[in-house]
Amino acid sequence: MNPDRLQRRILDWYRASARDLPWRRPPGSSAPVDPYRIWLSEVMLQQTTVAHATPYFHAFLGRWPTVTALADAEDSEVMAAWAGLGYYARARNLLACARAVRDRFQGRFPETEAGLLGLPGVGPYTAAAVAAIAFGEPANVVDGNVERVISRLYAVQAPLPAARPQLRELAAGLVVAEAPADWAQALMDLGATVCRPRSPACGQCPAAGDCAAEASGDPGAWPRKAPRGARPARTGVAFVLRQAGRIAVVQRPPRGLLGGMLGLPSTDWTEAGPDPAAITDAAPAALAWRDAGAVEHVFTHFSLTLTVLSAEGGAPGLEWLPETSAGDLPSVFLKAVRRAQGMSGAE
DNA sequence: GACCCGTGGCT
DNA sequence: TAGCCAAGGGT
Repeated sequence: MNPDRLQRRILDWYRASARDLPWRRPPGSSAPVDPYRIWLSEVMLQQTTVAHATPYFHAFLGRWPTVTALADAEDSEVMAAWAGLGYYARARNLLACARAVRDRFQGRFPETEAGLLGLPGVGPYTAAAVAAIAFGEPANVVDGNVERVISRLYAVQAPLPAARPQLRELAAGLVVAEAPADWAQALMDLGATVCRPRSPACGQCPAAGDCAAEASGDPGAWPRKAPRGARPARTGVAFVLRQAGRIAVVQRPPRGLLGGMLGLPSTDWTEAGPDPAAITDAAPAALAWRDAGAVEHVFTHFSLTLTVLSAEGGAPGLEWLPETSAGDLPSVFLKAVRRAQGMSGAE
């Protein structure tokens, strides 16, 4: 069962050129790996860059060194620690998963792809990645990098996302059962550093000469993609109420946009924008609100212009967050707080 | 399959 | 600058 020439070249390239990442053991190493670290890093890296996730990985590992420690944490602590990383459903599922491992599996992760797939927040990609990297199972690990690499190798003409089953099938035919962890990470590193979305570096690629997209002369034209729709613009008004070095905050509903996070009191965010009555209704108190300007923020499926109104004073029925803990808020609200602080001259 | 769900960097 | 992009999952 020797890997054929293409696989050999890619594995050799990986062993010479692997990225050195905090959750990774060196290629070819047989040192034991901690499944908790692999899982934690994989969840953080979902749709998130290595540069952005890395400080959070260190912070979480330092504060909660084991999956059981994480399972025992308070929800609010974990959500606050995740603030700024985005896709907050991941944080809720991270906790649910840690508790499932603690309560259903005696604190040990299931060691098979199928078992992992039953955990909250663990989908096809993450289950395969943890199975391959932490447990050496020859799983078919397909992320966006792998889709791009495979689509180019075979010059797959069908556009994403419809091409996904075909790409998975082609990827499955290449899995190196003797080195599942290295193979999975080799394809992802190749996609991240050589077979890049734009201006792929075919001159450095171990698959050069075996790649149909390279042969076409325009490898950057893969993967084909269905056109995406326009991003609508929404507007809203948020309130920064300050008193004694603290900011009035509200607990957001457990699901939906920024679900489970702390937020600022705010109107709804709509394309039409709030009318004056809606602004009055959303204000935490009838105070002399000052217009601090607006902040812009882009979400996945809409862009937001958020007008910031600020005031000093108290109001009933609110939680209060020290201004020094404003980093516990999602970025859109942190921007609003910063703007209000800038207007007041306190910062 | 379609839609929802963050953020920041890069071109 | 406006769009694209990143180790996806849930519903």
